Amino acid sequence: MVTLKDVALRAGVNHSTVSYVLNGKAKEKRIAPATCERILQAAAELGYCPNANALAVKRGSSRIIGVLGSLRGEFIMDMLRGISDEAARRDFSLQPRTINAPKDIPVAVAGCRSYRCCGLIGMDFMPAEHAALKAAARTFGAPIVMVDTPIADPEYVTVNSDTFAGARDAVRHLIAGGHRRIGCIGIAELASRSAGYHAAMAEAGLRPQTGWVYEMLLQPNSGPGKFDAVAQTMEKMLVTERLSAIFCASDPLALQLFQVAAPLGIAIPDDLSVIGVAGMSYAQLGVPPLSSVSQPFYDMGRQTVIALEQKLSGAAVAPEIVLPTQLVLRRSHRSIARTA
Amino acid sequence: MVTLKDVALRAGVNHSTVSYVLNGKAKEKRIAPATCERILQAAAELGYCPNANALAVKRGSSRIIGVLGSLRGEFIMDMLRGISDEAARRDFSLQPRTINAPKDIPVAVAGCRSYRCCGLIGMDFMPAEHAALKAAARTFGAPIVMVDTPIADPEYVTVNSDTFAGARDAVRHLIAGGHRRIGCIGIAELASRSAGYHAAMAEAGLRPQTGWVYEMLLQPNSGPGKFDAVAQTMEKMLVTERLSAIFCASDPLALQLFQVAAPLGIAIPDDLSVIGVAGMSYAQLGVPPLSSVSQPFYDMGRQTVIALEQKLSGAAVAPEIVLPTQLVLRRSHRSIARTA
DNA sequence: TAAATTTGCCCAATCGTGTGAGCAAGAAAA
DNA sequence: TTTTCTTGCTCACACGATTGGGCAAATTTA
Repeated sequence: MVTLKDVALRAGVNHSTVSYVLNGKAKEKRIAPATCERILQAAAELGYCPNANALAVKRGSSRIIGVLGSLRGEFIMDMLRGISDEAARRDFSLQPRTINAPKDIPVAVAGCRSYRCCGLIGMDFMPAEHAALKAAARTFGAPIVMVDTPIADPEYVTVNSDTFAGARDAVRHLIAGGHRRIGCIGIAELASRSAGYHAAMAEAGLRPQTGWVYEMLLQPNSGPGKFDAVAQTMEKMLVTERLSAIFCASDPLALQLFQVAAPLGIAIPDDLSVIGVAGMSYAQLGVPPLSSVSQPFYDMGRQTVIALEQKLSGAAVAPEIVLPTQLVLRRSHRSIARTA
Repeated sequence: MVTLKDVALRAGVNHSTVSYVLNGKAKEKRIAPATCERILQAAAELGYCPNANALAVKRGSSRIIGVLGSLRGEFIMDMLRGISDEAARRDFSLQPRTINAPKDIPVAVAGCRSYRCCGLIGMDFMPAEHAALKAAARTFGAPIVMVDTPIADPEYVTVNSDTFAGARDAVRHLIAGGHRRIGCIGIAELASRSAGYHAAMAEAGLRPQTGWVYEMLLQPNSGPGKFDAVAQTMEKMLVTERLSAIFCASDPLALQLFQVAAPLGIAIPDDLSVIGVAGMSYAQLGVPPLSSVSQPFYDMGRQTVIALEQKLSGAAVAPEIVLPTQLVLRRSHRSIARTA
């Protein structure tokens, strides 16, 4: 690899002179224009590329952002891309590390520490993981930004989408469409979505009855048992409760509902309106295409990096950044005649 | 950050002694056991963590792998996770960089170069991008491994899944189930999948007729126009050609076929058998759950890192690593009575 | 002509780490 | 008692970069 010294040798100057010129301090250090020219040319000819590692050593800190997360699912990929794009724009590099279990967190943080990462991003951290990250990062000192996490914490900035408003608007839309018997399949860990449902129902003077609302647990990893339990609950909602619409706290949940409804002869959207949450690309591949509360994952990723850089520069950063969701109306819901 | 010198100070020795002890050269350098003990304890108390950047400078090369790709889609995430997990196991760090357009490649490679990445991984590179990567990497010198790419090149190792065999087996399965009028919706850039279809048909003595096979183009970014063109072709296949089964070169394509079939009153799998390719998690969320040729994306990612490390260690590496696919039989296809 | 100032560049220390060479003290051999 | 060997550690340089201080030559001022 070609170094400063190589360039200096070819230009016939000291390597420090090269450094000054290449860092735009030629004026300040009064390097002769002719010398500058010579140095620039030598650098170009040799294809000089500064050693970022050496820089990090010299500066005492790098421009590497550690990114910790489960690295599972399409929406995480979208967030990661947002993070990556914005990081590239701001001359940061990324260092992703998979978190498969809470025990991975200290290891991952140690890795980031060894590279002297200037900051940490936690993607989709669940409650149990929050504490572990905080503990691991405490001795580290780099600022943390959490993206798409249900937990706010004064110790770090969080970037989220407004799923409460998104869910509320979705249910409002159903109510405006004449629906009254509206159910909710929520996810216990993502309480704001169910809260949005409840808010919309309450403001319309509707009282969700027992059996209309089910809160599933995300944590126990998706075994077939869980899948069946959810399916059974869905079936009960459809058959016993005869709901005309169901709000689902996630797109996969909504598509699972499609699967449950089909054999029961319940047509979507004619017999049942369904709205999900996520904005996954495959939601539009459902039969019918799924109406959904779309979350701006890509932008959330970008905002995460922006917030991190602000924090690094010492600027004041809002502790909680909330991006709006968008209700994407496709064809899994419809208006119904109002019944008395 | 605590350095070697800090540890040395606390243990009352020179920093070089600390370095020897911490690198397991205590025996070789004959450091007294008591001193070792003291150093180890000091390091632990101070929470010493070696500076990977300084190491990279010293060694002249890092243990960072540059990962270039579009960073789009669930299967990329799976690959990336495989890469990440295997990298962690082998003490590599990753440095992902988004490639949104061919022009991003030189920039991304330059970034990897500045960090003195020890190797490069290209995910899902299309033909046009191959040349650009090769050109950008030429002056760099780090080995390249390409994963999930349709192009073989003697200049680098490729890791793929055997989509040819996967496609062939899927179509064989349809044929064994009594199907004769089997169509294929292929992707021009992923020719091996269609080739598998043709192979299975040929060995069964079946001749795909005009109108049974359609090759769509991936490149022109998914505008509504393309979507419609594909949908129209699908409709023609169903209505005019009256195919009993269709092999789709990707899962999204298969799910789109579901959408086209529904309004035509064509039931899946009763009237039409469908098998896709990918093994996306959402394939199982279709109505009915989609049968599919599942690709081992996670393992492909892992193998990529393994191959890269072998190449780095100077070992001989097979230029083309091909992993088996798996035919996941769900409920979008069925056997039919053989008609004369 | 001598002193002061400016120009244009180099020297050397520094960051954190690794490592070959060397040095002082004690032990063993002569 | 002197020589050799071993033990146990330190010294000093290197990696690639940045940067404050300084130095010689050229130029301006007195």
